This record gives sequence, structure tokens and C-alpha cells, in this order.
Amino acid sequence: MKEELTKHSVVLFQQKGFSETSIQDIVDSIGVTKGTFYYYFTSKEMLLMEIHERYIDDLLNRQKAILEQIESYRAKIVGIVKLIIHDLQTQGPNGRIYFREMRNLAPENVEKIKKKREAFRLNVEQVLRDGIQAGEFRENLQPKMIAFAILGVTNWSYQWFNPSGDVSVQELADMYVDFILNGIISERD
Amino acid sequence: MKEELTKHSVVLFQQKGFSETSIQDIVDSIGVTKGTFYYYFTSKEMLLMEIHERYIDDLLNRQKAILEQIESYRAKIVGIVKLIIHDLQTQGPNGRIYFREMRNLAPENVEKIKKKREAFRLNVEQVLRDGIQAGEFRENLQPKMIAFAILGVTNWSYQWFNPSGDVSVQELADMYVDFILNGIISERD
Amino acid sequence: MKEELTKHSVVLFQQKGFSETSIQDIVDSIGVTKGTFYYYFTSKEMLLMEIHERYIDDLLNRQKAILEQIESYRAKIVGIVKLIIHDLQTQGPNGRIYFREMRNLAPENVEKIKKKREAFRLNVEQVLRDGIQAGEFRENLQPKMIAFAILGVTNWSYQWFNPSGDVSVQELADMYVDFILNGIISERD
Amino acid sequence: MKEELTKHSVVLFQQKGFSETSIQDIVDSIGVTKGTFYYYFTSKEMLLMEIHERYIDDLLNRQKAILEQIESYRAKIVGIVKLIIHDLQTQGPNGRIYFREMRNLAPENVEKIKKKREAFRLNVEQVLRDGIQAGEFRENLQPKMIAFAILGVTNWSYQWFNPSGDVSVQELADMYVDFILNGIISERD
DNA sequence: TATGAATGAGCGTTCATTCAT
DNA sequence: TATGAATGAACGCTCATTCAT
Repeated sequence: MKEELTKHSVVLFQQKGFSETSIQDIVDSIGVTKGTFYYYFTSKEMLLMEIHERYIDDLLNRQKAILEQIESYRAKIVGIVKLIIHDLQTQGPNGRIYFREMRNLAPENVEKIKKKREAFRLNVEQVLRDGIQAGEFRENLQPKMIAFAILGVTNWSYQWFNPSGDVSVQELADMYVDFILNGIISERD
Repeated sequence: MKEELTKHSVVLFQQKGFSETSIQDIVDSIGVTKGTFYYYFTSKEMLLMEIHERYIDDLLNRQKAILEQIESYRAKIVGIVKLIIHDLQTQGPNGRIYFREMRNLAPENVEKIKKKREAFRLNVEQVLRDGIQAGEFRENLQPKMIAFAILGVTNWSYQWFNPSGDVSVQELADMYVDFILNGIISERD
Repeated sequence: MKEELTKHSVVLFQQKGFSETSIQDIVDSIGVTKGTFYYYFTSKEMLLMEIHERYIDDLLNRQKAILEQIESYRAKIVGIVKLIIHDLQTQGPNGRIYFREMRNLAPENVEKIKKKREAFRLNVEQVLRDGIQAGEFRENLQPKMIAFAILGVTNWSYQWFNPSGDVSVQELADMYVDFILNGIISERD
Repeated sequence: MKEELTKHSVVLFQQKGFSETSIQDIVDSIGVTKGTFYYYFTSKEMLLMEIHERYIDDLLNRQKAILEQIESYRAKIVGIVKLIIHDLQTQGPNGRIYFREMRNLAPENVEKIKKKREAFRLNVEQVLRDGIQAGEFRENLQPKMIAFAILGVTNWSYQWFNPSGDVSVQELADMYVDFILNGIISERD
């Protein structure tokens, strides 16, 4: 039941937004009463918190696996990009909430989640830094800014990409890996 | 007064979100009463609509100028990237609302705004398409997806970039132009 | 278990009030679940009813003993005053509920308790009436009003007296006996 | 309207208790909506706070007048007793709330009211102390405890006395003045 | 004897909106 | 042009109670 509530909440939050989704909406969507919701969650915020935490924890775990298993820094970046893009299909709504609704958490919870999100980004930064030193990436890159740029490319796709449209998730991932690695210019200046 | 209301609304919406900002909050921030608000706006949604429309119209105008005045396609892309990034400083709050709060518009209004946002993106797409044909950009690019990638890099910065931090808006813009044009890889494989 | 539930309820009711204490609070305080509560009590009101009834029945019994065993009417009054005041220490919380929470009983239960409370008071009244006739008390007293006055002095102490403070229960009882018998004036006019 | 709301609230609180009276009950009783209530009061607690404060402030003012205008200490005590008893008629419901519902205020507000209530009692204590020294009252009295006893007699009447019954407020006041001054015993032992 | 899941009614509160002035 | 009183619907949440197990 708790799982059920979470699952339906995620879909609703993604469709209408956290503030715009009422507990009534959630419980109506699975035919139980509000009391039931509060039997499983102490508050609406706690539900959002759980969704956030579960998502980022999962992401961090899988990022860790990539960082440990793959050797070249280029391959690590490729792995992380593909990780995010592939989630579009399997975790779509979860991700869309994750990338939007954080304002509605209490300050202390925002902090907790922010730390984990930063950890994810800092890992990307570290790969870039190491890869620059190893000569795999260009020397004049600012790791921090470029990490944000890469995450911008991938995360932004959660705003518009339709996994069941013309372009498949695989194709998108390949294109973005190529874009990130090579840019768009036809030949070096 | 209408201007005043809009300006303060933008700041509040950006800080707390549209749903989380009450009309009371808005009018309190400039010391008038709710009646006054409804003298100038027919509804809270209409205010949001105006903010959106004004922002995207302005963006489209300036994009148009770039497209018309600059010759090379590379330069056009550079121009558009710099346009978005520079707005971080001058239009920060406006942009942040623009990139987030669209859910709260009625379907017909969403459609209206969406069309204009698409126009902006389609212009980027067109530049890419033309640039590919002209040999300025790599041939194997999918213009649509790459347009989204470029906008991802730039728009995402509205989520985290602090214009008064270590890195200036100019520096960020330069870095992102470089990233978009050249990617991160050190040398072609 | 029933005893356990009652005992903890009494303490909680006294601390927070009947309406402000939830069944959850009660069962949490002894580590069982709500189901258990409803196994032993048909409703929250019934618990309150039992507390009230038990308290007043006990009080009536002990009042009866005093009325039967002691001869002089003055001594009977002294006995009753001491009975109430001494309960402050042994029955504190019980008494405090008794003197406050009756509103939350159903009308028919209120009636039942009220009758017993009245019986207690009427016994005081009777002692006064008999004592006046026997010349032990002043002639111009209205027994009913004076009974209320005496109970006011004693019962009110449940609102403020701290049995473990400077003044002991014994001292308070002695003072109040003296006050009730002699008043405060220094000499007869 | 605010006055109206307060007046009806007082009656309802007295009849059913604070927790047992809903905002809906209050607004229904004068045919407005809940929104109206919250236009005038920031919370239910604030309403209770206002009732308390208004009542105790008024009481303190009138007590002050008595303390200043009347010379003998006996007369001062008589004045205070009559003040409280007479309020039964004019302020009945207000008083009944005052003597019961304080648990529902936030700690800081409880403190504020408690201080004022204590001031009232301490004034009685002071009169007793001065009166003892002046020889108007018996020497062996403990002012603090006796102050509580006197207030017990008077305040308790708010629990049972019906001003429109057999005994008038004046008669009750006279009886209680007599009781407090002389006690009930027929002759000294 | 005790649990735990579920209910449903109600509560205090918020808020966009209306409208007479 | 602006106010302030009022509305009414909705919201997050609580809680006494039920009941199958």
C-alpha cells in the first residue's frame, strides 16, 4: 500500500506538480481514504522526501558502480551520461520530480538532499579533473562549470524528451555522448 | 502600479514558487491591498501569463536581431548562447520563473506560450541545420536533439549559477560557447 | 491491562485534558496498540466515565465512613475537609480530572455523575443543617450556600496546590479547617 | 463583527468548552463563513487569548479601584469578594471560560495570563498581610494560603451558581463575605 | 487477547476571488 | 483608483472507531 501510494504520487506530482497535487488526489487515484495516507506517511512532505531520497540514493549507487568498474575517464563520462538518459525510460516520472520539486521540503531536508545531489555532481567533476590530468580531456576546461554543462544537457532532457517518440533513448544517449565529447563544430579552429 | 506588482511578483515567484506565493504576499510586499491587485489583473494566472509572455517575447525579439545581424552560423549560435547566459544577470528571476512555472497556466495559455518557446528552439534548430549544410557544423548532428542539448546547457544554468559568485557571466558564457562548439575530448580518435 | 490503561489515561488527561489526549497518546504511553484499547473500553467516553465513577464512588464511601464514625458535627466537617485535601496527594490527578472534565460525557452520563456529586454535597449540607440545630454552627448560615463555599475552598486547591511544595498537605488541611470554622476576622463585631 | 464573533464564541466556549467548539460552530451561530472568522482573528487561540486578556485586565482595573478607594482592609476584602461574585451576573460566561480554559494557549501566552492572574491574587495576599499587621485580621493566618481559600470560595461559584435562581447575587455575596470573615463555628472554643 | 490496516467525519487554516463603497 | 469585508472551496491533517485476523 505504501508502495502503491508512492507510485501514484510520483505520477501525479510529475503531471501536476507537488503543490498542485492534493492528498485527496493521491488517495482518490487508488481508491482509499485520506486516513490511509496518513497511516503510512507522517506528512505530505515526508512522502516527497522519500521519493527524493530513494531516487538520489539509487542514482548515487549506480554512479558508484560506473566509477569503480570502468577504467578510462572518457568511458566513465559516457557511462554517467547513459545512466541519466536511460533513466528517462525506467524512472521518468521519478526523475522529473527530482529535477523540479525541492522547494517544498523543509530547510533541513533540502540540505540533506542537496548534499547528495552535490555528491553526484562532484563525482562528475572529479572524473573531469582526473581525465584532464590524464590527458583524456582538454586542458582548458573548468571542471566545475563543465560538470554543470554536462548535467544540463542530460537533465534538461527530462523536460522535453518523450521516450516513446521517434528517437529512442539509446539514440539520444549516443547523440549526447557524441555532443559532449566532440561539440558541434565541423573542424578545429 | 501594474509594473510594480509584476516586478515584485516575479521576485516572489522565483523565491517561493508560483503556488506558494499568495496574492497577499504580493500586495504586502508593496503595501497595497488585494483589491488593488484585482483592479490590475483579472486573476493570478493572468499575471503569470503576462510574465511569461513578456519574457519570451523579449527573448524572441533579441534572438531575431541576432539571427538577422550576424552572418556565420557559428556566430549565430554563439550569439544565442550568450543571449541566454547574459540574461542570468539582467533577467535572473524572470528567467527562473520562465523555466519552471508553466504548469499553472490554463491549457490554452500553456499552448500559446509553448508555441513561442518552440519558435525559439526551432530557430536554433534552423541555424544548426543551415550551418551543417554550410559545412560549419558536423554533418552527423541531429539538429533537433542538438538544439535541445544546447538549450539544456544554457537553461540549466538558471538552476544553479550565481552571477555574483567567483565566475562571471562573461566567463561562463565563453566556457559554454567553447564547450558547445568543441566538446570536452582532448583529441579526435 | 485495563487498570494500566486507566492509570495512564488519568495522568495524561490531567496533564493535557481529555479532548487534547488521543487514544494514540494513551496506548503509546504503555506500548500497546489502539485495538487493545477498544478491547477493554467501548469508547473514549466510557473510560472517562469509569474514571469519574470510580473516583466519586470512592469519595462517597470514605465520606460515609466519616459521617458514621465521628460524632460532633464540627468534627464531621473537619473530617470531610481533610478527606478532600489529603486526596490531593494520593489521588491528585484523579481529582483534577474529576473537577474539570465532565463536559465530555454524554448527557445521561453527566446526569449519573452529577447525582453522585450532589450526594456528596448534600451530605455536607446535611451536616451543616444538623450542626446548626445542634448549636455547633452559627444560626444564620444558609446550609446550601455554605456547603458550596466549603467545597470551593477545598476543591479549588486542586487547581494550584503543589503537595510537594513548601506547605504540606497536613498544614494546608489544618489551615483550611481553621479558616472554615473561624473565618479571618480578628475579633467579633 | 469582531465583537460579535467574540461574544458568540464566549457563550459557546462556556457551554461546550474551547476544544469542543469548532470555528464552524462559531460562525454558524452568527451566519457568516469561516473566512470571515480568519479575517478578524489570526487563529482560534488568539481569540481565546483576547478573551482571557480582556477579562483579566478588566478585573485588575476594578480591583485596583477597590484597593485605592477603600480604607479598611476588611472593606477591601469585602470589595474584592463582591467584585468577583457580582461578575457572575454581568460577565458570567466570560468568567467561566477564564476559570477553565487556559490549557489551550501556547506556553508564552499562558505565562502572560498567569502573571496577571497572579497579580490579582497577590493583591489579595497583600491586603491580608497588611490587615493582619493592622490587627484587622487574625494573626495566625498564612496570607498566601488564605488568599487561595478566599478565591476558592468565590471562583468556585462560577461552576454552580445560577444568578437567576432562588438566591440573588447580592445575597450570595453577603453570605460569602460573612463566611469568609467569620467562619461557620457558633462560638470560640 | 492483541494487532494493524483502514475509514470517514471533522478540524483549523489558507486563499483566490468578489464587490459595495 | 483603491479598500476592506466577506465568501466558499479546498487543503493538510487528526482521530475515534471498526474489524478481519
